[in-house]
Amino acid sequence: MNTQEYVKIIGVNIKRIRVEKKLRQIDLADLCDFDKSNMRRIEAGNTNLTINTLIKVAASLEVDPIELLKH
Amino acid sequence: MNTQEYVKIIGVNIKRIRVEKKLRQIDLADLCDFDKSNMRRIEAGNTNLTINTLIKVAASLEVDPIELLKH
DNA sequence: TAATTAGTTGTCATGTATGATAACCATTCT
DNA sequence: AGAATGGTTATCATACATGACAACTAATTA
Repeated sequence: MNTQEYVKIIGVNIKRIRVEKKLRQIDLADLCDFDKSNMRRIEAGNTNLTINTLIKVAASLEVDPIELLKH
Repeated sequence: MNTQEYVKIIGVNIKRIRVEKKLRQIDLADLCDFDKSNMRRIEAGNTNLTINTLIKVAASLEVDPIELLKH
């Protein structure tokens, strides 16, 4: 799997869990201390996110970062 | 766990698997198409690596990227 | 219709990951 | 001692993730 496919999967995972937790993009963005436009780019898989970003999102969603990589 | 701790764990995982596979840092760097100084920084946990980097290293080590996040 | 809500898109600045190169240290050979 | 090997460290340039902000669409509701 290449990077583009992988970041798309991560984005889908983030969105799925976010919706399960009944959070809006902006809520999650705030929890992560991100701008909402950045949050959107991440969910859309349009950015080659860093481990730091991955960890912040996972922490805000209260899941292990590994959960966000599952495919 | 914070980002610094996490990237250190990732570095340790990479080094462990690399040594198991009897590769030198420079071999892995070449496989990843990285400079060896970059490879070193990653193994030392001195860089907030991107998903792209994580995937390239995992592919070169022939493991799932998730393996590199385990702790 | 107008207002609100949630998300989308675009642009710019800044910080930092990475590429590239070079010099260095420690160990192990002959 | 000198050479080779594997790893370490420093520095600079470039590309890109992210922060910040603004304007937009689509859907819903009063």
